[in-house]
Amino acid sequence: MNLKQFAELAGVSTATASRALSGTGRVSEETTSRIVALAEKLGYQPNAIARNLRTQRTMTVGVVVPMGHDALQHLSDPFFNTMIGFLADALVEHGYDLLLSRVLPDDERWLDRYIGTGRVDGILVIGQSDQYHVIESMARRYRPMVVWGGQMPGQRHCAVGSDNFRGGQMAAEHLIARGCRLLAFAGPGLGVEFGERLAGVRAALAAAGLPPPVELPSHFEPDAAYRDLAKHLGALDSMPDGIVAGADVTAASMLKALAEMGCDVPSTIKVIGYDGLPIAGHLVPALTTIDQHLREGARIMVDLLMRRIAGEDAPSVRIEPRLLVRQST
Amino acid sequence: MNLKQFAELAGVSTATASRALSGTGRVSEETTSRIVALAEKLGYQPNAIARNLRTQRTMTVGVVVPMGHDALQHLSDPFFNTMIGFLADALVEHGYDLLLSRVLPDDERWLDRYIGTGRVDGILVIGQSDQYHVIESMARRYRPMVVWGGQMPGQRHCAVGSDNFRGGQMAAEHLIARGCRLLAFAGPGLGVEFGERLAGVRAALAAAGLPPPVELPSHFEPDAAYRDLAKHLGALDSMPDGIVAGADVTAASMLKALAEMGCDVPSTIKVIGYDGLPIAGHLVPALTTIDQHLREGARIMVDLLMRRIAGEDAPSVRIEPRLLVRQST
DNA sequence: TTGAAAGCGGTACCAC
DNA sequence: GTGGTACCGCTTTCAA
Repeated sequence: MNLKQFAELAGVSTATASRALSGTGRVSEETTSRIVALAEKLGYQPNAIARNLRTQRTMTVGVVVPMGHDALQHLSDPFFNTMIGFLADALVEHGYDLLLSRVLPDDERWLDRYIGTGRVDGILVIGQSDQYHVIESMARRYRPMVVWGGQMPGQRHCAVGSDNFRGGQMAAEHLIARGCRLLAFAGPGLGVEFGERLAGVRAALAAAGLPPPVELPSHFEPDAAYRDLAKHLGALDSMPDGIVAGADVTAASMLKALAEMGCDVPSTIKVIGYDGLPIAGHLVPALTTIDQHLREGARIMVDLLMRRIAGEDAPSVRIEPRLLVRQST
Repeated sequence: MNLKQFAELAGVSTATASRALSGTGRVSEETTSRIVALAEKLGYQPNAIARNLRTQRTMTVGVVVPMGHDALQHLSDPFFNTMIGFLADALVEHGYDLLLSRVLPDDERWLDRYIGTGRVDGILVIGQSDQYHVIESMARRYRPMVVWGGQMPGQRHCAVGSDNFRGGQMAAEHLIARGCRLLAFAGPGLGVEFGERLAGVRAALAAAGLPPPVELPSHFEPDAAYRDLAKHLGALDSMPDGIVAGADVTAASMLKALAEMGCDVPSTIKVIGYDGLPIAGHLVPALTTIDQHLREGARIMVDLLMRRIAGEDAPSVRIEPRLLVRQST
């Protein structure tokens, strides 16, 4: 049933029916309640697509995860999962739905292609990956976009994320304070964020007069990551006594690899993660980590996006990372 | 820019432009390539909303998670997360987008309200929760719907899920074979699935001539679950030597509670989970679990839904659960 | 092969 | 307060 038919049954014009149902405009109390009751009874609901077309609003926000084809990250990666869940929770509170798309950044225009079709009122991008420049150039033309990621000097796009350098620094400082003298950094090579974290680790070690960190490259894909780490660990000349993982997921693989090698955590070797995923507290030993406050971060992203959709000019927000000490250090 | 303006620039009618861009209908080679090239150059893309309205298709699938208000499950729950990720991966391969909504089943009509607005071509429901009858009655009128969950005798709606009774049975049998004599079942009280799993555990124990399982009620919310479990465990007269958790998430909380009580897993007490979340392999000790093959399940759900959207009548599929032995037993 | 025009199902302006 | 009607931007029949 469409509005025309419904209005006919109600004995009013489509205009009146529309106004009564959407609650906008001047319709008498009685007419309104009569029409609403009838709609309820008949199970009539206005078609959202038609409304979207007319109003030019979709009440939907796109969440896109740019996946560099090197990094085989699935949407099922725990970090994305968690983030998407938090974003959904926050968007729902604002009455928005979440359109989830995996986008393959095969050329420079993927973001244009995504936005151009007008299915969403705004977008949230999770992770800059290796698409920093694409996002940056999009930000020039497209306002309602908020990105989870770092802020570089002179950056144009609105980003929410922790101070990755500071976080890396905190992680290393904590391990040093716990008595570690030789650190390793385990993480995927790609991505601005990870580079910053590593730089923070370097800085802390230098400040303490200690040697630079051993780098253990790692995959995103859990099983591969685990194998990589085990292999690289085994090949080291001297075993580090502390490991900073670039992400909680990496730390989890690390814990597994260490357990199989018979290295006790934290007595023999200490491990600290990065992200603050809820699941990290469930690992045994519970993972010490740098908490990025993802739930709050998601809420902030959504708030900023709402303001940008409304036409305001919301600025980037930097989240202060926090050391969350648990049992793995 | 809209189609009319674009067509004007291209020097053709809107009809021709539309046909050339959508690849449907008869347009000469040259015209087509000329128009496509121009669109590329100008960055013109047809508006998806308008297309959806006209074609009555959205190329979007809704994923809804009915949340009984008793169970405070967030979309950020690891099980949902994981499932949503897998579904997204599968949908993307079919060219569909995923519209994520948290639905509060406050009355009997939530499903009608969701579907009635016509924003999606079909829906995937994750978990029957306590909404079995609502889903069942919807299935009578609405075909393109596939549900993750169990299959009861005489069930109308198309469901994909593991044989929960069999799974519970397998879990218990495994613990018994490992020498356990007093089992506990930890899980949220609600939900058909969990009841079935518990029944399976009961059956296995009875068949082995062992006493029925102690029941440890638990929350969905991780921290609360952990506290609950610790409390209930402490209050038991005699400690069980094996625990079947109704979900991997519950098992994770369990492992944590046990670690803090100083109970070694698996030597003192053995723990088996249910779901087969990828993250479960990262717990230490790595969690033995009943694998529901979620990734494959998601793929099957999507395949069935595609067939239903196409008008076919796809049947329910039961997934054979599999025992995945790791270190916690 | 191409173009003119009628919708898809609403919303919102304008007149009464 | 209510009704008539022009649009939102595209697809698709029908005619040329």
